Amino acid sequence: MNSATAGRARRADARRNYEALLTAGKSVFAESGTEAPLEEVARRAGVGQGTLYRQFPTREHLFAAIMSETIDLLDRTARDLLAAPDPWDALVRWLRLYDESAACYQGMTRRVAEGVADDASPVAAACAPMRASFGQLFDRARAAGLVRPDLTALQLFTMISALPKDPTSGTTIPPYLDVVLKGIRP
Amino acid sequence: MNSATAGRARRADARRNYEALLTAGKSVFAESGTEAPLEEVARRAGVGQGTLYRQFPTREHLFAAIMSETIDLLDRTARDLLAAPDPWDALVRWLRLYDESAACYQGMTRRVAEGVADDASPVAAACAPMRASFGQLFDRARAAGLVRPDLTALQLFTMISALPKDPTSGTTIPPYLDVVLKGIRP
DNA sequence: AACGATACGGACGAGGTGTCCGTTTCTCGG
DNA sequence: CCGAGAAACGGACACCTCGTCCGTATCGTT
Repeated sequence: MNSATAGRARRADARRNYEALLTAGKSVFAESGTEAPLEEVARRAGVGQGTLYRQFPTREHLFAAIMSETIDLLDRTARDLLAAPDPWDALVRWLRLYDESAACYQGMTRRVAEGVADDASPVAAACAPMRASFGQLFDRARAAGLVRPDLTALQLFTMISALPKDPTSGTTIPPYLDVVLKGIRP
Repeated sequence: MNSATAGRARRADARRNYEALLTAGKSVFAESGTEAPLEEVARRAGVGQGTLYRQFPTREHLFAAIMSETIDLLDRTARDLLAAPDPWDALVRWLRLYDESAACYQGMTRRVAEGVADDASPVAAACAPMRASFGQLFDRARAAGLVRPDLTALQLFTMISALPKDPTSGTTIPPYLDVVLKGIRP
């Protein structure tokens, strides 16, 4: 809803380069983490630096674009889980899925947590739907008295995002997640 | 136990500059966080870049030196608390003290957690005594059946270190700490 | 075909890290 | 006190990465 909103359609080469950069960004971020030099992204996409920065003014923009598919899946899953019978189980399932989704890009959850906390970040915009549906999932569990009442959805999300990851698997080390899940009960 | 181990005593100006850099480092890190440009540390200490990097080859070395007083205090406190009657209460007290100790340098706990995880880091060496005494404090509580048995002292330490901080106070947002403390019970 | 708009790409400036080496300063024996 | 020689200084420098700028090339349309 952003690229095509104003003006005409973009030129064909621009669209092609956008896709190439997205693909290159995914492979670079997957290999070297989300802090990898952006120059390598441009190189691998076969375009110049200028083109990279025109399509994605900052690293955050590129990151948000790369994550958008994952975010969409998490959003849809959260909405599906709202229909699940057990609110607690649904919440836990979603959190585990979120954790696993982050495995392929080292540093992803930290970046998501920071992005979500800053309204001006493109990541915050990309995450808005997911944040809303996770909020519902969380509120349902809390309203059922399954989660301590002084905790907010955003706080839980931030906390889970900040948990240290196992460098080999990319996911959170099991006891960490268990500790938080036990700790948020009232 | 390192500087004076081999060779003669260091020259007077070198010792003076070491102290000046330490003081400057504290003020810079306190003002601008532990990611602040090191050039500013040298400038504020009134020495050249070369001198800074000779005394502290990397940012980690400077950071470890700056933290050493705090680490010592935490180490001593942990050993004192071993004498406290309630193992759980002693553990909680120490963790809260650790959290508060980190308030003055933004980004400190994260850096400590990363340093402790890497044996080659000077931070790991600086933290070794504290880590050992905290380990005893933790093990005492766990042996008393007050902490889940599948958790290690290092894991808890890492987890607490990773919790997001309130930007204004510098300490962990209360519910986060409470969640973890509740979550680590068996 | 040709023109205007759009997009390209790489040179460039800024800001930071860490190194290198000619010069200065300290220390100590005479 | 003085004068070697070791120790330390400091800032220029090489390198990296980000993000910008602008002359040039390409696209799409008439």
